[in-house]
Parts: sequence; structure tokens; C-alpha cells
Amino acid sequence: MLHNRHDLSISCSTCKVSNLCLAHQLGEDELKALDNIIVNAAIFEKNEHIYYLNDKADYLFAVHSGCCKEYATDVEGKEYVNNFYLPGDLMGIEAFTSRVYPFSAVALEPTQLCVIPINQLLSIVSDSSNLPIRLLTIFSNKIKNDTSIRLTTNAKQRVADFLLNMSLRLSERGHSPEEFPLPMPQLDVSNKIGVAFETVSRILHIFQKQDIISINGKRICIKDIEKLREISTST
Amino acid sequence: MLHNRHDLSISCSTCKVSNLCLAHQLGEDELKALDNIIVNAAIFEKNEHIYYLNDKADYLFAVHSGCCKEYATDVEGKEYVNNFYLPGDLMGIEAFTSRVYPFSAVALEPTQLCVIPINQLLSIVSDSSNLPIRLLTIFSNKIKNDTSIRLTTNAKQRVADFLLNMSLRLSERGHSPEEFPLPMPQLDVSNKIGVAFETVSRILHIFQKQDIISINGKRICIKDIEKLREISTST
DNA sequence: CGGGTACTTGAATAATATCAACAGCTGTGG
DNA sequence: CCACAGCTGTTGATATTATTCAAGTACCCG
Repeated sequence: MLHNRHDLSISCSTCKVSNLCLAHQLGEDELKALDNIIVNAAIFEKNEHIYYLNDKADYLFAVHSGCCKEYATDVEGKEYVNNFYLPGDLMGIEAFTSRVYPFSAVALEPTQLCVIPINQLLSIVSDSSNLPIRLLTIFSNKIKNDTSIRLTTNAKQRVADFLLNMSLRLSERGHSPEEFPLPMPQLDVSNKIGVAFETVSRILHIFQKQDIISINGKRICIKDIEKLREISTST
Repeated sequence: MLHNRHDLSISCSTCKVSNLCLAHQLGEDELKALDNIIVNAAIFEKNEHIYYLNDKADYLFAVHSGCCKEYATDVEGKEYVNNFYLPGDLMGIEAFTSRVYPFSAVALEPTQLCVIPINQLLSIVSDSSNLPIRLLTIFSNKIKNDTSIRLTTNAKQRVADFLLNMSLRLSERGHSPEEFPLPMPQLDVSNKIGVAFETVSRILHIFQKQDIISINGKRICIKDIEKLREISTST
């Protein structure tokens, strides 16, 4: 459902996660131009789709609040998760060239998204000195973070990696790095890290038994972050 | 070893792989500006390093000829390959923000690289209308291609995926999609796809027995590309 | 021709997936 | 407010896959 951003009191100049998003380090004029082309925000309920695989891609989406999952399903209906998106993250970057979403995206909780028309974004990119750099920085960071997944890792490493990654990203967004709510169910975690969900459950219990973490419903408490780091880097 | 690009008869306007590289679809002035900041080319012998993990990153490198491997080694000395770079590919993108290479890079065969100073590239980005778009396109393509690795895939799928990927990329560079030389040893392939090298060897032999491919030294011949596609998408 | 690197092949072992049964929680409608 | 359905997570037994270890062969390069 589309809203005027102003209705929801959203604007890049006052947004709490603008430092993680497109608006970071833009000049006043650039900020204004950006605010100008992002006229709309969209509200999605839990389990509502933002776009589907192969949809025509005219928009990028900036997460303002909530959490989304980008995923695809193989021929047998098995799902794999490409990424989770938290406030300040930009969704749809992969479609920048082809203008077709290579994944489906769905809200994991009630979510507000800022709707960015790609063509209009491109038109202000040429007139801006900082925006192209900012976009390149965001893209470069995504490349660095997404491609550093090591295919050789075993299940414990992957779970440890995932927890550390969530801890880092959530702490950038105001949570404690030691204690935070996991915005997604374990099934989605397993489909992200490429491990059977039973294995994820088992490993989380092992970590609890070893007093590395504790779990309370959706809340994760990391009690020994050094140990987690060791696990994630060891063989 | 650094050379003036002209010495090696390299310039973006005459380069055979410019359509895969930065120069693609640039205007005449932009091409000139680009050629102007890329004054040098570097020649590397087989096994010579281009940069090492954590080196200060002042340059991107465009592969003009040859093939490079970007890799890291874990605490136990186990290597994993982040990517292979073919002519027209841009190396070092991951360092764009941090200005530190997050991997080491080495030539797999005699290789010519165009040396692109990042700061100078940024300075002409602001003055150019097409270059920022071109850079974003390259970055976006890299995100799309690199992150579509599914962690859930089994060894056969990964080998099939790898062969199809090499077939596609080499065919964009003038080779036949059905028959081409693999520029890297199987050990590097195994470290790229995260599978033991013995397993890669076994699977290549299985594919040969099933008449899907044939191998002659470093030359791969794909005899049944449809079957390969089936394997890469099935469970 | 010799030495090393790349590759092959088999057997034992380890890791993880799969199958299965069940427990706990949540939201919904009677 | 309770009962039930459905979803999420747990736990054990078994099957499958891939790794590891080991020994050997082929090939390329000097």
C-alpha cells in the first residue's frame, strides 16, 4: 500500500537510518533532490510480497523499518534465501541493469519501505557529485559482504557466521551486539546458510549447552562472542 | 612490471574487450578522459602476485589478457578462491570503499592488466554522465552473478554450475561455448566451488562417462549442455 | 631424463541430510 | 475461554554424501 512519505513522517533528512542508506553524506541540494524523487513509502504486512521473481523492476526499495527476505525457489519448491534486509538497506540492486527482479521479496514483519524509481534516481545521479560515489560505495560494500561467503564452511561455522553478522548489522541499527531479536524464523536462517533446519536447531542447542549463546524465544543473547569468532574462522 | 599502455598497443578505444569493461558505451570525451588516467599497463608472469590481502588499495585492475585468481587462505593455510578474472573484468572492486584489498590476487598465466588509479577514476566520475552508470552496471552485474551462488547445492551441481559459468564467460570473449580451455587447474576450481579436489576429479570423470563432457588436457568440450543445465538446477 | 605438480582412484571416516515422531506455541473460530 | 489446526522447533535413528587418507599415475618443464 502506497503512502506519501510525509504522511508517515518519513524524509531522508530526518530518517534515523539515513546514515546507512542512500542519503549518507549527501549535500543539502542532493538530499532535497533525493527526497523529491522518493515521493512514496509503502507499508507491507507480515508475509506480504514486495515483488516476485521476474517482475519488471522499476524501483529500488529502501527499508525504513521492519525486515524483508529476498529468496528464490528451485524446481522442487525448495527455497533458498539470498538475503535479509534491515532498516537502511537497499533492496533490488541486482535488478539495476536487467530491470527484472532476479528474486522474490517478502516482508517478515510489518515493514515500511521507501520507493525509489530507478530511472529518476539515474537522472539525478548525473547531476550530483556525491550520489554516484554513495551508490558505488553501497554496491561495493554489498559485493564485499555478500561474496565473502566461503562455500567451504561447515554447518557450525555458518551458524556462527550468521549470528555474528546479525549481531553486527543489528548493532549498527541501535541494538546491543550481545542481545537482539532474530527477525526471522530458524527455517529462513537454514535456507539462507544452506543447512538443513534440523541441523540449525541442533547447532543452536550445542552453542547453548557450551554457554556461547542463550535463546529466549526470538531473542538471542551472545554470551561468548570470542568463542563464536573462533568457531567461525576455524576449520 | 609497469609499462606505458601505448608501448603495449593498449588503449580503451581500440581494446577488443572494451565492451565488457569500463569503456563500454562511453562518449568520445569520456573515453579520452578514461584513457588519460589509465596511463599504465602491467605485465605479470604466471604465479606472480598482483596484490596481497590487506595491501593498501589505490588501484583497480582491468584484465586485458590472461587470467587472474583472487583468493584468501584461512588460519590453517587452506585456500579459498573468491573469483577468477578474465579479459574485460575489473579486479579490486571490493576495495573501493575500504581502500584495502580483502583478498590476494595472482596471475594464473601471463597476464596484462590496465592499472586504474581509484582516486583519479572518482574524479572523472563526477564529470561524466555515462561513467557512473557504467560503473554501477558493472557493480550490479557482479552482485547479481556472485551472490546467486546457492549454498545448498551439492558437488555435482557446483561442478556443472562452474562449467556453465566458464562456458558463458569464455564465449563472451570469443571462445566457443561448447569447447574452451580451462585457464585454471582443478585444484583452484575445487577451492572456488568449495569441494575437495578429489571430488571435483571424480565428478568430471562421471560427467565424461555419461558423455556430458569430454576433457583433453586443459580443454573442456561440453557435449550435452542441456544435461549440464539439468544437473545444475536439480536437487 | 628427473623432479615436481596435477590428477586419479580406492577405502575408511566424518559430516550432514533425510525421515519420522513429537512437543510447544499461536492464532482463530466456535 | 477453550479446542483445534497449523506452524515452528526438537530430538533420535538412519541414509547419503563428501571428505580425508593413502597410494599411485600422468604429464609438463627445466
